Amino acid sequence: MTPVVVWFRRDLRLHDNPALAAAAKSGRPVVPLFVLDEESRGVRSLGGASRWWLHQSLRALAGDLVGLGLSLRLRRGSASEVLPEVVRETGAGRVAWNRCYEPASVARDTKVETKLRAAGVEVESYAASLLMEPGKVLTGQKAPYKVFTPFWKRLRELYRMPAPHPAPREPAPGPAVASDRLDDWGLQPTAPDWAGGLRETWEGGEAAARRRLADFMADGVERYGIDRDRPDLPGSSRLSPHLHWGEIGPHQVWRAAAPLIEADAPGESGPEALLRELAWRDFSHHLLADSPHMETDNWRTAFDRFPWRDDPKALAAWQEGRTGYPIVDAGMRELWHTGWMHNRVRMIAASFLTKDLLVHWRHGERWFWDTLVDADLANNVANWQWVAGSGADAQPFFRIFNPVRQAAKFDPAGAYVRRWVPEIAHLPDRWLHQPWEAPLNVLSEAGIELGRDYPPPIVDHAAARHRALQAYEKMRRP
DNA sequence: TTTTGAGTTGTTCGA
DNA sequence: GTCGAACAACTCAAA
Repeated sequence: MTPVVVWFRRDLRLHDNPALAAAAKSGRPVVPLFVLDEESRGVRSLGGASRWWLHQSLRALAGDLVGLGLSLRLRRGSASEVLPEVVRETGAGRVAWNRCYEPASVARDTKVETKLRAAGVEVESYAASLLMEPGKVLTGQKAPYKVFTPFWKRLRELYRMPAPHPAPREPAPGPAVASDRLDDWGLQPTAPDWAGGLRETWEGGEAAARRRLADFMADGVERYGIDRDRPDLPGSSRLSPHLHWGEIGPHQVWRAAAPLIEADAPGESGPEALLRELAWRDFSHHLLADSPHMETDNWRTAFDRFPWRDDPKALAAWQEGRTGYPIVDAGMRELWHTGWMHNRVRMIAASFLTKDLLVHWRHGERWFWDTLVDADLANNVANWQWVAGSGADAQPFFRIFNPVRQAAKFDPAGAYVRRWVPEIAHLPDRWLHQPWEAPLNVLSEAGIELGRDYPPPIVDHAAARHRALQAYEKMRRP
């Protein structure tokens, strides 16, 4: 029997990996392959934090495959060139992969498939990365949902938990064709090495992902409904980067969480809230698949008239965490240091950029893309557009987050701000989230001079809110 | 086709 | 401090 190439992409795991399971079951010799494709048209280059994560994840995957007697092959280049090459070199008669759903990935995969089939190679693809594939959750009018709640209701009705695929046992190894060395890909930063904070915070790879899920199910998910909004508490699942790279799949999370839901418990339980967040991930992917233009353009075209401001200095202050609003700065610094930001704070920071500063959501989206370890195209653009008001199911524009009120509500004792903005840590709680309001003697007792140790606010929120509402009005009635 | 109810995550104001 | 209403209209999804 000819070998089968298993093309890994966003499914860097051995468990519950249908393409790998099917390849192993076929009895053919297996050639596991990863292609670093930065050439296919429309496929975005990875951000810095994503590249770092990918390095860890591939190293882990390669190690796990060695345990099965397989050797992960690494190649670089356009997938539609590389796949046929590897097929020729190995003499493979079949290629298997799990499907991706971003529009540019779909186009690339179609091209690869066409080329392989033309060369007489079988192609098998599988669903593995979403709960439901785009196009499978539709309204009564057979149209994709544009509002989350009915989408979620329908998904719950339609979803059938698939039987898990165990990790394969001793598949036959395929021929050892040439492979790049992972270290030569330069995915990790060297000069300067800015990844110290990432290394302290994260461990990539399937084993770490499985541990994270198990730990969270044992301790955390019960309080998830309440604590996930609190950046000062460890309430988040922190599964997002693992899910992005498929070190763990959404069905595995569902299988773990669904049995913990108590049927007659009042309100939404922690496990239920987790499934709902998983469904948001699906919703974003379905939206992007249906509206490919939303990667760069407003989903609501009315926002094409919105009077965004071009303000590189404000953008830089936001990126560097020196807006003078402690909760915003804490978030931006957490992001820079760890490659991750608490979801509540993402909303606050995004609202601040788009509404207080009136900077186009695209700039924020690009910054997150580069700095987040969980950077995911569909989630990133859908959530930025949601906050900006230009997206599906967006909040009414007049819902403008007040960074002081949000901070008081979700970081009540200031532990989060004190951790990430240590220069103001000695301020009493009352002034911590609004140091510009503190009396001079309070500031000096805390060892702070505004403008020297910590910036004054770059905009006055009340005035900025008013300006944003006017801009919105201008868009609606030009 | 028309109608109806509802829409992740908020803020401000005035009683 | 706490509560409810207003904020503005529009679009979506299902009956």
